[in-house]
Parts: sequence; structure tokens; C-alpha cells
Amino acid sequence: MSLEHAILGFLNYEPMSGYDIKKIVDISVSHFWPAVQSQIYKTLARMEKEDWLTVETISQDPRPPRKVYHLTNSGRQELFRWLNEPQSASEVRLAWLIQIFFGGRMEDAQVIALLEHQLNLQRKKLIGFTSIPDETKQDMQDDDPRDKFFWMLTIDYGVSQAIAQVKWLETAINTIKQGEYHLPTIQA
Amino acid sequence: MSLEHAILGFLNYEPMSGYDIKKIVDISVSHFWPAVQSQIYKTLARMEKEDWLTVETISQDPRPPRKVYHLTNSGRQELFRWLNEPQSASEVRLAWLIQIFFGGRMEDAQVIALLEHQLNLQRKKLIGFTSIPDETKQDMQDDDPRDKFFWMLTIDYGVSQAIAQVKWLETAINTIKQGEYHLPTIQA
DNA sequence: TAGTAATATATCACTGATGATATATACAAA
DNA sequence: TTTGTATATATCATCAGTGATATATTACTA
Repeated sequence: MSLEHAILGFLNYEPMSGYDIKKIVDISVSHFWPAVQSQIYKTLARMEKEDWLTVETISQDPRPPRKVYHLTNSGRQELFRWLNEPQSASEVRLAWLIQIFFGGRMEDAQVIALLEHQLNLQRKKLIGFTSIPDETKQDMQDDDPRDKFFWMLTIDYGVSQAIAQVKWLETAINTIKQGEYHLPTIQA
Repeated sequence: MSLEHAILGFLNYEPMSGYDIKKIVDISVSHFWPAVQSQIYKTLARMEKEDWLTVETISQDPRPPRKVYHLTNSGRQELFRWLNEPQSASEVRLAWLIQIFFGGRMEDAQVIALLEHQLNLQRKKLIGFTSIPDETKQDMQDDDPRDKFFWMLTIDYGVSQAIAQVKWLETAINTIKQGEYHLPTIQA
């Protein structure tokens, strides 16, 4: 239910339409909290019922009217209540790792192919991350430098996790290629 | 929909009841694909309808009968079809990172508290990971060494991701404490 | 002796998220 | 000229997953 709170956070910057929110979600938080359009619209409707938002309908005939959402005091309160609430463990679902888990029943070559596929995906992700700042430099010109700092911090998180994953994938591939079925050394 | 395929994988080891599957999921794949009991039972029922499984009902009156599920040829085919299918990007949803994203609208102390909370969670996770092999050593005695190798590989993945996260959290906390709002250096 | 953990399954309301479809206009590029 | 993209919203079937509740016995333990 954190999409609600992400939306509260964005509307705390400035009033926006569902369309605006979809765009900003895509370029900012989507790498750790994706949201499709239908989910955003449904959530906005629910939030309005909860009196966290008010709608300002700006008709622009004959185009569909812009429904610009504004944060209410109640909504702002809910945002800051939630920002103080420690969140429990992060949710992760890795279908590809289920495949690796059952790698014992596959040929080496097949497992390696799956790992190399993930390696490609992670490398592409890394390229995507490093290109985000350039793409959005224009939009971020007038942003608060403190807001910008935390934005960049979340990108840095994605980068560091992707790098760790690339390294793990490379090691795993090499271990299998060398035919060394020693248990990987676990050290914290 | 990968719970289905995880179940196919486990039943490929040997026939099991829903109860057995719940137990083995908890100690093996739950750190990257958690499943509650109701979800497992619902999925088993669906899989039986799809003819991927057959049920052998072993009555043990007056206790509820054990419904032992067996993989069919069709189910085994589906398992190996899926094991060959490259999976797309991994799903991640990190509510706490949404909070950090909006850290610009919080006091430093508050953001640091949130980061330290995550640091604790990750450190506990690491301790949990390193203790898994001891806990399950008995159960794994008679396991295939190749199966065991890939099991340990997935644990190693969790460990490496957790270590990377701990390092990132420590760095982020220090950066904020030093009041240095320089953008973190992104380097791939 | 009372409590609780383990064994084993069944079912249901709910919700977050997905994916598809629909409508309608303006404008730029091929 | 047609195709695609951007603007902007609406709705719906479907599903995976959660959480709660229910039943019923055995066996251990405080």
C-alpha cells in the first residue's frame, strides 16, 4: 500500500494529475516501486474518498478534463505519519533464482545460460541507471537540492545492488564453468 | 506465478503433501519467494486441475488424511519447459526506499533512524542466512550434492545482496551525518 | 493437569497489481 | 497521408498473495 504514500509525497511537491504522477513515478521510484496507470487512477480515487486529496477539474474542451489532485491537511498528516513509521523487510520475488535453485536438475550449460541472461539484464539496468541523471537534468533544474540529493541516493542504491548482483553472477558462472561444486564460502 | 514452478520442482524430488511443501519452501526458497499456507493449497488445487499433479489420499483416521501430490508426466514437462525459459527482470518492492526518496522533507535525524532500522533488519537477515546451513544440515544429509550446491548458491546470493545493502546503508548514514549533500558518485 | 506445539487440511473475504480495452484530440515525422 | 506519440482519463476481468478462521488429534512439557 505504499503507492498511496508515494503519491502523497509527490503531491506534497505540487498538485498533479494522474497523468503527471504516472510520468514522475516512472522516472523516479519505479525501479523500486513500479506502478501501472490503472493502479495509479484506482489509488487516486480511493485516496480522494479517504479525504487525503481534493480534485480540481480543469476542463479543456474537447479534450478530457485535467483532474488535478491537491493534498489536504489530512493527507499531509498521513504522509508524515507514514514517513515516521519504520518499514518491515523489503519484498523481493526472484523467479530466476527459483530456476537456479533447481539447477541441480539441469545441464551446466543451461544454468549458465540462465545466469548469463540475468547478467545481461543487470548490465542493461546499470547503463539505464547511469543515464537517468542526464535524461532528467532539465526537469530537475529547479528542484530543491536536498530533494535531489535523496533522489540520487535512491539511484545509488539501485546501482550498488546491481553491481553486487553482477559480481555474484560472474562468480557463479565461473564456479560452474570450472566444475567446482564446492559450496560457496559464506562470510558476513 | 512461479510458486507453481517451485512446487513442480519440489515434487520432482519426491511426492509430498501441502504441509511438506510449506515446510520445505520456508527453509529453502522463502527468502526470494515466500508463500503462505493458503496460497500453497490453492495453487496445488489449481495444478491438479491442470493435470500437472495427481493426488494420493492416505487416510490416517481420525486425523485429516494426508493428500500426497505426485508429479505427472505433463507436470514434469511443464517444469523443464519453464526451467528453459529466461525470466525477465526481478520484482522488487521497497517501501522503505520510498521513505528515503522523500527524505528531503524530513529532518536528518529521522532519515538516519529509518536507515538504521533497515541496517538492523539486514544484519539480522545476515545472521539468519549464516545459520541456515546448521539448522538444515540434518535434513540435507541424504540430498544430492549437486542439488545442495545450487541450494547453497541461492543462499550465497542472499548473503551477497544483504552485504551490499549493509555497506550502502552505512555509507548513506555517514554521508548524511557529515552534512555533505554531495551527490553520491555513481560508477559502474 | 492444563497448555501448547506439531500434524494436516479447508475455505473465504479482501486487496494490490496486471493487462487490456476504450475514447478523443493535437501535432510531428516519415 | 498515414503512422506514431503525447495528452488525459475510465473501466473491468483476472489473479497472486495475504490473513483470518476453522477443524481435530497426538504428544510433549511446564
